[in-house]
Amino acid sequence: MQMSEGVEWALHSCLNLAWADGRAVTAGKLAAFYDLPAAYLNRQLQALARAGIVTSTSGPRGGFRLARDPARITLLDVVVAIEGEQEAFRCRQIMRDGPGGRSDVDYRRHCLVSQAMSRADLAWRRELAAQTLADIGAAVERKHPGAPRAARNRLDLPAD
Amino acid sequence: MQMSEGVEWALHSCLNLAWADGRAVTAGKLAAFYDLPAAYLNRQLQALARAGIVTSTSGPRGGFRLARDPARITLLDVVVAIEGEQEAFRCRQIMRDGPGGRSDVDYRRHCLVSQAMSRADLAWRRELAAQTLADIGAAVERKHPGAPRAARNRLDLPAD
DNA sequence: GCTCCCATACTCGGATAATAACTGTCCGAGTATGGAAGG
DNA sequence: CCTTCCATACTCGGACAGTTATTATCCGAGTATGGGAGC
Repeated sequence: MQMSEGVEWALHSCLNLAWADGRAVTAGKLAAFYDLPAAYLNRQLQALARAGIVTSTSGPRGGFRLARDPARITLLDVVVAIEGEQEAFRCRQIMRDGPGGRSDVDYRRHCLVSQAMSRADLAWRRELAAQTLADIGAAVERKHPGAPRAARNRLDLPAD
Repeated sequence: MQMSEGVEWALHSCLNLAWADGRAVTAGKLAAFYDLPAAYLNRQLQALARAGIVTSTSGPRGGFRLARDPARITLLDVVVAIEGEQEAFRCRQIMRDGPGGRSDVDYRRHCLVSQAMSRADLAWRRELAAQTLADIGAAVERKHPGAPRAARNRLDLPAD
């Protein structure tokens, strides 16, 4: 049970986009930032676009930019965009084939094992939803005040 | 990011073992309970044995039994036994290749993105560790008082 | 009748294929650019 | 000099292989059983 490493790429790329201040950045530039395979990062950014987290523009001067304020993008939004909505635990409703199992009962909701696992999943999601990109960005700036400028610099954007 | 469906099998099988009251149950019987592939369930039970959650005995009258009281086996124990210790988020430390990245820094601990993801993971684990097999079993019995007897019956164990 | 022994059937355990998911790559559709031609 | 048009280069987007993890299966090592032979 490991999530795609695209999640790490997406989170860091979103932070960099936040520091780009609304200017479009190409997948190639974002990939060069951490020396990642550009075509594959592009794939992850497409997922973010489908989820409405970033907007994409084709052609010269095109690229990706955040679709809304970083304060309104949670870590959960990004994780779900890459990994999908479904929760980690898979309830295949094996109780249907057990003693007294009924095919007209949805054991994803009634099985107590499934309920317990869902509670844990919910705690996880709650924690992810409580943190926004703006929160992380601000924390990074507190620790490394030069980070935003360094990022803009590496993205070939005017320093300010 | 989906966990193996072996987790569902392992959890339900552990509950059934709890109701078996210390008597050994074969992988075949446990598999027949929910009409699962026996050889593959056996594989998952081996993982539980390696983790010290169940003990195994070979030969006739052999099988698996819980290694300790169900009140001292948490859902986290079972999940970790099947899925492994590592947390879901993979920090490949891409910041090492970013601006100002240092190869002598462990970004799994210092990167703020990684820290945020770890916090969520911790909340998830805390929730799983708070529930024991005995808790789930008791909740099931409250809802379906006949469940333990039905289980023993299907496992070809003396009703009591 | 009792004890010992051995063949047997049964169980787990790890090694081996089949399948699906993830990772990585490529090329085409569409677009803003920038220069050249014409007025 | 200004406007219009077009060729160009650049970007995302989805379609296509390579690799790893998951799922499923099989057969061998070891063990308690149960019957039979011997005392």
